[in-house]
Amino acid sequence: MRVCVASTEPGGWLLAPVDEAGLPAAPPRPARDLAALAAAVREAAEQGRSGEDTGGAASAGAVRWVWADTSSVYPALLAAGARVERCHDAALTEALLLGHEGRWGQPRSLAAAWARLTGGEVPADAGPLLPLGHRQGPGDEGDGVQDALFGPDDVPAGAAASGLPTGVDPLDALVAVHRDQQRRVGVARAVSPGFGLLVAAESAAGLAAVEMGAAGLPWRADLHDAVLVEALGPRPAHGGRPSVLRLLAEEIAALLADPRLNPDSQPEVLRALRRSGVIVSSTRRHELRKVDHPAVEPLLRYKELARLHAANGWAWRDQWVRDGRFRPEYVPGGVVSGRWASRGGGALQIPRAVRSAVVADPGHVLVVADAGQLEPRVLAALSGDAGMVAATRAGDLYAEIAAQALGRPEARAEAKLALLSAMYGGGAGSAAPALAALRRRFPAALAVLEDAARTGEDGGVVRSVLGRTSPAARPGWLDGLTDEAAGARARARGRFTRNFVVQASAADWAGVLVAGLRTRLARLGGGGRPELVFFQHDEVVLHVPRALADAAVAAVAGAGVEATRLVLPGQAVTVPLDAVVVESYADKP
DNA sequence: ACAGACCGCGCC
DNA sequence: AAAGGGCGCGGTCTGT
Repeated sequence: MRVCVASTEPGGWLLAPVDEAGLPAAPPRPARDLAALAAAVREAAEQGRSGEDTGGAASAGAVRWVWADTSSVYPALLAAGARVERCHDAALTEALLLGHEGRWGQPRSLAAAWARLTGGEVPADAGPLLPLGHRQGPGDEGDGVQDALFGPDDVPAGAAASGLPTGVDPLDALVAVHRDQQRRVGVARAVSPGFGLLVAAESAAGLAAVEMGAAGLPWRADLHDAVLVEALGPRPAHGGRPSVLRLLAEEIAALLADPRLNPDSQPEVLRALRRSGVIVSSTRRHELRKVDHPAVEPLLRYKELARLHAANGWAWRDQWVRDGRFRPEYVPGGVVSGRWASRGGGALQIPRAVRSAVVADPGHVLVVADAGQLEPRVLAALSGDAGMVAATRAGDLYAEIAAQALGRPEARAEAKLALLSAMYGGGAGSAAPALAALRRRFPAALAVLEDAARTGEDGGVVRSVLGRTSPAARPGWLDGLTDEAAGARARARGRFTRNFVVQASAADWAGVLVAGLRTRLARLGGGGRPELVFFQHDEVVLHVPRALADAAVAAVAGAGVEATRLVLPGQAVTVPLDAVVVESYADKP
């Protein structure tokens, strides 16, 4: 059963049961306030569970809550103690549908969908919230006003700012848009049979993202400090350069004969290097490594440590870690390929160097699992390339491919580079011979990529396995360009679509994994339930009461098998998803 | 003074 | 012949 949930003007809510097609199934009933809505959600969850116990189909009794936008409704609901099992997020669904219909980029909010449905003026999507990093001024002087105005407490909690024209009943709009979306999902499924699964998984991702943001990633300030002090020296009192960076900067300046040199300034460093007879076109690490000059080694060390300091140093922690938890904001569907994005704190780029600070609370463990070599395995499934599908049974796919295509198991690195080049659109130069060998041994797999690239170069769209669709080229996208520029633009687009089919299908798999995982974790019972605390493209981290560690590992494994079965065609592909139980994120092998 | 581009690097 | 996917973020530089 589905229940549409919309806020009403004085501040309450209306709950309207509808059937799978979105047609009204019972009269709407009111929920006076958030607490009443939370109570309704909890009650429905209990009924759903007892329905399972009495032998009905699993989750047949569970409610799917239909609402405008999970990210605005769910945080308050979760804070009120109501964990939602399933939902239909009209905004996320609208984005998927628009993409599939070739209308990428149109506003995706409920209000926009309503306007399109009724012929009204389509409002632009609300701009993104201020990036979290700009809402709080941690160490900055005198930011109390800033906090009062823009602090998270003051972000409207769903009821406000629907964007609908005045006089339009939000419930009417939601019911109508949902019904229309169900119809359009049906249309999309004729082309992409997995589209219904995609919509369900995307909505589940919206729930998971809010739950992860609320839970936070355990972060031990003392252990983080130990890493920073070891690398940088003691924390500088007034936010200047730590001692290790200061000394390195002086050493570099002396070696390049420029006492005023700022190693953070790329142009200055480039000029100083050239004056010293070092010919480089950039200061990228890869280029500097090729150069023989005494300043290179300290410069590379400076760059590495300066980045640690700037990106994940003390200032970062002051801003992002509260009460032992790192709480970024996750944005499902924030990347065109369906990967999640994040806002604030660089959540999806936590460097290995500081992962030792991620440690389970007392009495808890972390369960960490990542899908090994997901993208090439997905490619095998997409293409049905018999040889590559068979090769996925190997634990190390790259070594297996080196053996099969190159005849040299030891040429793993070469095979990996060639396969990544094929998926990314590179492959000139050193990878070319291995790429040709891959094409001979795995022709169907390479053909999928090359077809996708050609489609992109011609301005067409491509789809993931479940039907997530790449943006269409703008009409006239090559107009006014020289032949050379047009060719470059077209090839760039080809590289994008070439990669899209793999990256987006991998994101399909990962989305279904997360959806299945959170359902399984919810069944692991009571107050000390395992929590999903981190998700990064093909990797999950759970924070788990020690007694439930084995059960959590089993849940991960089960969710992985299910994702492979549901998402990857042919069901013959193996995706290893090895979960390990650790105290610290850094302990993952 | 401020916004936006660019660079370079972290993650997948 | 050469051609390298997706992000977020901090620091510097440039244009206004």
